[in-house]
Amino acid sequence: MAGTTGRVAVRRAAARNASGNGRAPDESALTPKQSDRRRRVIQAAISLATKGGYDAVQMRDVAAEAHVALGTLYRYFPSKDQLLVAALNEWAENLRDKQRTRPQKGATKADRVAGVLRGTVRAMERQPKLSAAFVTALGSLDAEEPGSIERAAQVYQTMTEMIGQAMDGDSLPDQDQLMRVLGQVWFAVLTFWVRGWSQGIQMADDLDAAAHLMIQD
Amino acid sequence: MAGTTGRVAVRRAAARNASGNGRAPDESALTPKQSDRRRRVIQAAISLATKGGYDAVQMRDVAAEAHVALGTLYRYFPSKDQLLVAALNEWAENLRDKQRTRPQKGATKADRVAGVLRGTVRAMERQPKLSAAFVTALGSLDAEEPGSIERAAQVYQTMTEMIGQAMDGDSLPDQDQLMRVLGQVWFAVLTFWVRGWSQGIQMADDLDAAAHLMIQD
DNA sequence: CAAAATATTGCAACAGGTTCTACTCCGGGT
DNA sequence: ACCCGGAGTAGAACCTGTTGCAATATTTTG
Repeated sequence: MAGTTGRVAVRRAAARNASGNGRAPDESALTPKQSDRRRRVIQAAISLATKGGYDAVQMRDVAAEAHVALGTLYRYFPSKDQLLVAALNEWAENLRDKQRTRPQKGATKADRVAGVLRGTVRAMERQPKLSAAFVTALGSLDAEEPGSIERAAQVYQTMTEMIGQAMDGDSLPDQDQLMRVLGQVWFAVLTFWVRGWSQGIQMADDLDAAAHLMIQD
Repeated sequence: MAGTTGRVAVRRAAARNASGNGRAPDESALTPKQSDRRRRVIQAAISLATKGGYDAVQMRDVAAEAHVALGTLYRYFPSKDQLLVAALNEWAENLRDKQRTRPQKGATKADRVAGVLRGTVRAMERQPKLSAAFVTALGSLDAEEPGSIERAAQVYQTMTEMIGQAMDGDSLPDQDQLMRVLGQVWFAVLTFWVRGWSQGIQMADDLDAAAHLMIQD
């Protein structure tokens, strides 16, 4: 990333989270104040990302804008990437709910699934900086970091639900693998776009192609 | 990434490369001494990555191990990610040449293409740390950074050549799109594996499925 | 309500990618 | 042989993600 200092390695594998225990406070319900703090933090991250992309989301700034101490920020989210992925998930759930309202119209399953996928990338094209931040974070999640896999799975799950809506409930053979590969294509298409390896125009085409080649009906 | 401090943002968009001009010395031929330095640097990066993965490739260490000053390292490669992607490309070219020697045997085009793809991931599974470093770097290239897109395109090109060998030269309709999507699936499969979102076992299956769904013959 | 347990805060400190500075060195042109 | 500019070098400095801590709030408990 230009104008970046790159990921940095640290060696500790032990002690996570400054404060006492080592897990995010999301286990069980958060108090109203807490869920409010959480909301503010995510909102701050989105706001900064919308304006300046991944690099503009600086943890100190997020904390300041959310009126929260840096340490608290890290208690809620163990890393910048997880914070952004949590934000992405909220964004995706939002989109999923909107799509529920106005279901895809296509004649075939493939058409409808392609429609859903196109819908997500169209929405992301409207906020390029924010989307780039989301994709960067998702693609940089540290597999070792506790919670990171679950967080990614959540996004994947949300996307699966969107596709599920377009499939009318009935499932195909190899449904799991199909879903996984569609998820991979979706992720890759976005990454290629964000990294400048393909044009925005190609995203819709590629997703269309993938959906129609993989779902024959 | 656990044990990481994440990418860091800087704001200058101007002045790249401490020393005088702003481009890598690869334009035109390098002097013998230079290409030797370049080789040493890439070798050091590979060696460190093989042992400890992405985080273990620390620029100061690479410089030291290659007997080169940090500034020189940055003159050759504008960022850690580009350095690793350059290394990945050498690795891929190597693999491509090996595959040229012993071509795929499958009966159908789809079989042979799937074979090539499986071959690459099998090779990568043998050096998990190194591969993870490669994939992380490739997926983190900064689109703004001069040269990054070309560097990625080079890797993609090498992969395309491998697939081309398996297709016997004749081309399918929509060949470009097909290649692009295959490249995307390949990248995504590796990313999912590196990030712990899918099991190594699934990689071969997913690539098989993708190749056979997308190439009908 | 007081004590104990948890959460937050504010800040300093660390780490490693990247940049900058001040030199030194080397090869080619004269 | 001498001069010049680009390439290299050593090392400090800068920047931002992440962690450590002591001092305060807030909540929970009894």
